Amino acid sequence: MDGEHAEMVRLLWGPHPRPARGPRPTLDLPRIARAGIEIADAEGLADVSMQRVAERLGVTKMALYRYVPGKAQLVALMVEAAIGPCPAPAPGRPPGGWREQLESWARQLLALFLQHSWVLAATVGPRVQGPGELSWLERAVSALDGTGLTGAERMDAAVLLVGHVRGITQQAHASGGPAGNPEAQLGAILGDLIQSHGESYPALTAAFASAVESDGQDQAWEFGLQRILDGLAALIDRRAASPRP
Amino acid sequence: MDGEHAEMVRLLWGPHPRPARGPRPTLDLPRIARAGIEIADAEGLADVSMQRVAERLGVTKMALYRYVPGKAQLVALMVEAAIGPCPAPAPGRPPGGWREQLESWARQLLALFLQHSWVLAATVGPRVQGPGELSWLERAVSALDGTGLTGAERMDAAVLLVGHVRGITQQAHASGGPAGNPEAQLGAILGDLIQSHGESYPALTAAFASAVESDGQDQAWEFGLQRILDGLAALIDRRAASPRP
DNA sequence: TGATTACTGTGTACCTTAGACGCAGTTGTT
DNA sequence: AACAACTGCGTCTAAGGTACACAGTAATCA
Repeated sequence: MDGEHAEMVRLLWGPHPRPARGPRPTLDLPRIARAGIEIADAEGLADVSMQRVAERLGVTKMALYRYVPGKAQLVALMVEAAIGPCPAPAPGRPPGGWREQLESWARQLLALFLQHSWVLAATVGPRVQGPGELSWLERAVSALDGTGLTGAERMDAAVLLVGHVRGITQQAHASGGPAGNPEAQLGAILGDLIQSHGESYPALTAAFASAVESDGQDQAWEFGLQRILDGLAALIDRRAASPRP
Repeated sequence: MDGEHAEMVRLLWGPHPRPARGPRPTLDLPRIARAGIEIADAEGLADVSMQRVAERLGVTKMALYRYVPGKAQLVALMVEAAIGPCPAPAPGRPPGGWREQLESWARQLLALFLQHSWVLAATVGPRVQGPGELSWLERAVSALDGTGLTGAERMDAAVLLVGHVRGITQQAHASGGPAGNPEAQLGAILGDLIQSHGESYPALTAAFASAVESDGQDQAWEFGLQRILDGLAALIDRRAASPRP
């Protein structure tokens, strides 16, 4: 029927039966994914090619096709392996309220995206999600259990947070992360453009001037995160005050 | 110094001096951008190649390089042309408070992203923004003038909203938009996966069951939008109650 | 044991795409 | 008329994804 997606599902969700006969496979899916991730982490997603991954594994590129039907599937495997399952909360510690749980969850997710910034580009557009990725969603939704939100609303809240994580990752990646790194020029270019066309962008000019004093990325992250959580809290409180039928 | 980005800036921000001598150019940047946009709208970003764009314009692909230094720059032009300048508010009507302004702004931006869903994929990673794109940011930031937020905070709020627009676009695009369209299978696949691994995803199972009754995309969009605006309102009110030095 | 069968990695194609380079023609300037 | 600056174009290279047929290997079965 679809074919395209079916391959993805089988690859990401298994099962992966060991071949009964024939030579032992030299590789396996986790090793392939790891090789791709190492290249992407070090040199970016654009430098991940069948060739480069195969080289790093000591085989020819065609050998990879014995394990992975195509490049799209390889990238999907990389994403799933890089994200991995959502870490369980420390069993000794009390879990805390929904707000602490979601906040910690979002921070962990952001750390992941910052560590593997190529994941952002690899997860645009329609695609099949893997079990690890879904486990992250599961934890976020379950953190909102008992808040009076509907199932759809809990899901929407999780999606909202993921959107913020992605937005900050994008921005951090664009302005060159911490400081003084090779991509920091983009921030400078933007500043120059705004300044040299200042009459068209008065609000931005003022905002930029004010922004140089604050911490940039960190501030944007915290600001958005707290605004989202505040907004959720407002709704949850309202619901608690006047429950619906 | 950078070269890469300088080309982008010159292309997006001008000036574009008419050549004094030689044959009349057959093409111009807006026409090229439009051709690319038409292909991307109809067949997706992946089908935009120098070849295809040139064909549609009735020239060979090498002719394009007389106008655009490379494919990256062509895509940047497409993005800038597709987004365009932020429409000015109707001059007769009163502008309304910050909340109405931002809400309307976000809706217009979402409509744009939904109309040209490839823009999402074309704007991941570090890149130079064009004047039109910045005008959108300008309007959002200026809508928050006089709210007591700092410049950095106004910018962060705009980024937060953009993140939500992008998140919803991504989701809408993935679950196949309205319904019954070719990509709607992905939603079905996800549902199947959650159901067949239900014991691992109890919260998602419940949330999905509840979600089928609501409107899906629309609901997620409205939910996130209102939560963000609520969160902003909470902060603005707090600031108004106890202004900082 | 030997034949069969299902697998392995590999070399050799082919196609598409981005881009470099040089040529011939066109047009305003000198 | 000669020149300089430009145009669009044909040719070429390199890289990437992928189809396919081949030779070798290991478990199964006659």
